[in-house]
Amino acid sequence: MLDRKFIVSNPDLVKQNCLERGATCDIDRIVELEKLRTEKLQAAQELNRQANEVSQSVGKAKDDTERQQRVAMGRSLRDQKDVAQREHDEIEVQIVDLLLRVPNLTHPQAPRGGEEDAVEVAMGKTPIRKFDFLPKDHLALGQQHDLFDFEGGARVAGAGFYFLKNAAVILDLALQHYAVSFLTRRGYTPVTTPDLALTEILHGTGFIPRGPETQIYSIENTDLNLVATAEITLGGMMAGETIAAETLPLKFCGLSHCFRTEAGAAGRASKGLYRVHQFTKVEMFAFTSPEQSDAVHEEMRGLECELFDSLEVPYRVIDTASGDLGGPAYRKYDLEAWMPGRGDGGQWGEVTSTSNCTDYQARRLNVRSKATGQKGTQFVHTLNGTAIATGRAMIAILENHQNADGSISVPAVLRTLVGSDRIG
RNA sequence: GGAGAGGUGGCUGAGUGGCCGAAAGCACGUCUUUGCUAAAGACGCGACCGGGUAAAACUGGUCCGCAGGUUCGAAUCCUGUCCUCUCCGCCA
Repeated sequence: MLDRKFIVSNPDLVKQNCLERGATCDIDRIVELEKLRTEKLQAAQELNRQANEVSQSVGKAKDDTERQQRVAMGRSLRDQKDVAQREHDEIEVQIVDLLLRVPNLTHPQAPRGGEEDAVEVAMGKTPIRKFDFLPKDHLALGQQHDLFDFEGGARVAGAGFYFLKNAAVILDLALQHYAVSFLTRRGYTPVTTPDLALTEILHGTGFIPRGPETQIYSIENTDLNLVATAEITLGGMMAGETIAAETLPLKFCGLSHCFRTEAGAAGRASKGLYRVHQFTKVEMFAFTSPEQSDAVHEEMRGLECELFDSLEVPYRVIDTASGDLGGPAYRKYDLEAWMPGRGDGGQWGEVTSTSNCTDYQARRLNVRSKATGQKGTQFVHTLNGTAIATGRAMIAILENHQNADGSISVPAVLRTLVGSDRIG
């Protein structure tokens, strides 16, 4: 959510930003309603003040008649206040409703435009491999080594669910362990998070459960939802808290399952493990001061690169264009790994994403910071970044590290964890 | 899941209808005295949203887990709800 005062004093800037983001928002209406709301607020406060005054005077009435008069007056003032307050509240609801649709501001250096305007800003250290045989896709490799059971998954939970089996389980665990240890060594506090979160927390982080296009599974008869990413729970972890400014940045790496309905995704390239309803992810998350967020964002991008370099997977880094940023992100980098078995002769496939959400989530979640000895608080900045989503990372590893006989070389950094240097 | 107790300021903890934004202690800040790996005293010290100011001063409102209700007036009474603790049961 954007600061409404900022919107009121910079309506044209915000409108331009909405345009670049491809978001339709009625900024003029917000400005108008906010003005109205302030008037109602002041009216309600004034009536309340008068009512308080009258209440105070009741005890000092000199006789019963005067007392009765004052009580009646107080009641009337309260009633008037209630009316003004109710009008105010109705306007407030309308404003918040409009405000929720206004996307975050955009980093000045982020490219403008849609998906096709994304800028490739870097390449990984591992070059794209020239195979002297026809590389298989991860499904074929999985079949050869009995790594996945999609039919069983569908029987149990429907299409888009799967069982991992045999070496895939070991690889999945190794990737989790590797990412968590890697980040712990770099100052990220490891946590496991709930896999469910309250609707309010989803809203705070900018996710919109329920509705036709939602990515979110909700639990019937409760206020709970399956999380689409640990970003939701990690952000929510500090909801309503005021953090001592000296302790910033707070950096976490969270391990969670991720659940996505993938509504509206039908038809998109989505063979096998690439687009599924459930996967496991190690996620970085940080609460920072406004001054720190750009640097921490670059740090997260750097860590993602280090991780995928160390896994010997070729990738490119994308600076996402304004129209493709979604609501909360101010700037977003994606790592796209080269997946030799994807499409016809290989394709880039997104494996990580890191966003600087500035104060957009913090405002809704009400996460502030306060410097000791100083007056006032400010909203923190929040950032998130995928360390490793095991499913997609596994696709990249299997497809890039396959050998002519269909065996798969385990990347050096995983060999101890996997307990072997090859699969098959 | 059952029974009970409780949620008050940074912390401990008083407060059962107006004199309570809230005693007292701790912590913290400023000052004074002594003087120096200490101690004593005085004063001050919550947050948030508004108005006001160059900034202050000043000023209105809200907040005692949360949401409702009763009342002219609620930390205090009523209802619901969440959370914490203890005991019992169950369980990975």
